[in-house]
Amino acid sequence: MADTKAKLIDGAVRVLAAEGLQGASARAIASAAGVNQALVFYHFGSVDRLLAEACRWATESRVALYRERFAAASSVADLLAVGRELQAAERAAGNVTVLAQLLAGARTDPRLAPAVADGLGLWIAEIESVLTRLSGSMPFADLFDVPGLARAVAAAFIGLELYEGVDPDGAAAALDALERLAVLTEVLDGLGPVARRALRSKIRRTGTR
Amino acid sequence: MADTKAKLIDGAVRVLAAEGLQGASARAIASAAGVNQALVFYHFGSVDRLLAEACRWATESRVALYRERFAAASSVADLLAVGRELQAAERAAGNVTVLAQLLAGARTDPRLAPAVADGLGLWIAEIESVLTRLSGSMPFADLFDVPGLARAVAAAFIGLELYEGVDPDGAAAALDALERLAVLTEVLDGLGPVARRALRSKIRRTGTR
DNA sequence: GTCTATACATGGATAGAC
DNA sequence: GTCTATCCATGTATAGAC
Repeated sequence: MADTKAKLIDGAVRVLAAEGLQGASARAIASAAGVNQALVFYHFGSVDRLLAEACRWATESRVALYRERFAAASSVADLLAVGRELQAAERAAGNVTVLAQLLAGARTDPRLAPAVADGLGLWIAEIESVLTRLSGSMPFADLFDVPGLARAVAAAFIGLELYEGVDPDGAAAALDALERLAVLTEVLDGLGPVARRALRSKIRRTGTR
Repeated sequence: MADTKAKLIDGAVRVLAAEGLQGASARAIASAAGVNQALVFYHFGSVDRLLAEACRWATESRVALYRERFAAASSVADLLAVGRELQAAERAAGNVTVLAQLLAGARTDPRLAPAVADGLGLWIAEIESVLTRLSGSMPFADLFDVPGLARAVAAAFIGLELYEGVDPDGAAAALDALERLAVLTEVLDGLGPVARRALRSKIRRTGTR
């Protein structure tokens, strides 16, 4: 990739993380990239399109970075631990913040929407493959609609990231609570055959609605 | 409340819902409210402060509207049903969207942050009281850190609202998946004494980490 | 490809008449 | 309290020299 284009994309990511969508002007981005403002339009045509590119790039590089960690997760607790690690790392690097900011902007900017949807899709695909693996070895797999859950997890994570911006302590408490709740899956996982049979019949009686 | 102030707050809410934070300029808001642009500054001093007021108002009126429905929920499935109903209603009225937009903006606008935190706090308090009630009648209440879970639920809901903007079908699938998962709590709730004892000892063995 | 300069629009905010 | 008019900063985007 051309040097200047890369610098601009990197600058866009950094500005989005630091100043949000509001501060992501062509001038601010070019300044962060250390290049001339006019080059934004020469290389990308508009600020929108630069932001869309930045979204794709930031997401791809970040997902790739965490792919092996996701692959190593062997329980829901592991998955939450990766999530926590990811969140801590992103507090500094802020690439999830980029996605959150663009997600909020995409609602009113149709040019941004497809790029953001793609970016989120990468995370969702990753989570989906972990959940598929995990639910395969679980006793009550029919309770888990993996594609839907993956979307719920991704959306929740974005929401938590935004929430952290206004209440860091609250966000930490939320993650703690989820981790504690995750013990439940381990419990179900390690259940003896008798209790398991009782649960299963109860599920059948309750139905899936 | 003075007529013009009310009109401006209402205009701000409508513009935020329709055009997002990006489109929420003094001129756009005043136009939506049918009043003169200069009145934004006369009554509120700045656009920021008007948005903060709008956040408080939109949240308070909306939370009040749903208070009785929350109070009527007697299971996790009920709570999710209220959430689904709320989401459908907000697709039209868009007051949760307002909160989501302002949450994204609050990251870089310190004047907005406290108002948004307060607004979210109202929802969290409501969810917290439902969860307290529900977990009281549940067999494994010690797995539920109610304040943390309430924050997680609120943040997740905001995330879903934003996600819906770029992928409505995906958001619907996510809600479906959560509803299906909620069957698990009903199952636990209606467990016989033998299975319950087995689960409880398993929890003790697994620990709360 | 990159720079300077600039046209042009939008938005925050204020002054001053009514 | 409300209006018109206006100032000034910022932002998008382009033209044209290098």
